[in-house]
Amino acid sequence: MQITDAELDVMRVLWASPGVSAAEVHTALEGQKDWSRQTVKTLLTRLCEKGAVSTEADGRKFLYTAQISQDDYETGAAKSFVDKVFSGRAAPLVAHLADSRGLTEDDIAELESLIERLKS
Amino acid sequence: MQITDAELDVMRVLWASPGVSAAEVHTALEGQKDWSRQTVKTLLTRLCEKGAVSTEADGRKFLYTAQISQDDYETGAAKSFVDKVFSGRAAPLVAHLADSRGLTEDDIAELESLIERLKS
DNA sequence: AGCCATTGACTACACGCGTAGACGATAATA
DNA sequence: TATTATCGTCTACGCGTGTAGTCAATGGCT
Repeated sequence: MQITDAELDVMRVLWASPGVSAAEVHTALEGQKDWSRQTVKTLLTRLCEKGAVSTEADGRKFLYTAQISQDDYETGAAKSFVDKVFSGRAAPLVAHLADSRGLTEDDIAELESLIERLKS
Repeated sequence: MQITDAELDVMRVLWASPGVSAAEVHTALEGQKDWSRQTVKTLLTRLCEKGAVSTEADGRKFLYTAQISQDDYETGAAKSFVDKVFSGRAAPLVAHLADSRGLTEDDIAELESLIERLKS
């Protein structure tokens, strides 16, 4: 049950505001994704089939809510990415990020305190 | 020009030993991937079309060599992954890795010295 | 009561990916 | 020289994904 790239954009809307209608998801993505209503609807339907989203009837429409938390999704995605590309080793990944996209001062500070926390 | 999961397994062989034949790639993957010769060949062909691999004739067969270095691939993959899932912020990613899959002592030590290096 | 707007359901379609068969050429071998 | 093994090329096929059209029902407005 993979959440694809397009579906992820929809999930982000649902994480930000649970219990929205398809139309609301569509407008929330306006200006960012040039998708038709139907495209959004299809993505929502597929997410429901995958169990990542649940629906609740509200009159003649449905309200959609994420069933997978953003945190769980991110954890899973991070894990499978590191497994796939870095054979499970996290350090090389951070090294690459550092080299390539220049972590900001803030990032580095954040990582530093994270490391402090991890050492205990 | 995305390198897909299956293609990545092939790339790994090419990174480990540049200039190998399709048959050698196939045998290198035996026991790990239960792929037919043709499957390996197809993946190699697609990687060539994508420009990720180059060929060099050797008698009647071809030797395949990665054109994209493992380092470049990893850098790109890390960057697009972080952009896609974490909006470009690296720190949350590391936090997730820390929480979910328990970084080893070694990982943490490695990250620590990495952070030290980054602070300069 | 009839028409328009909203919303869901069904259907579609091209392309990428994972997987591989069939065929043909060439080299090695008997 | 005739057979077999090796290797490349062409072709295929089902499924997932990105993207969307069409139709039908229902509700609001005139």
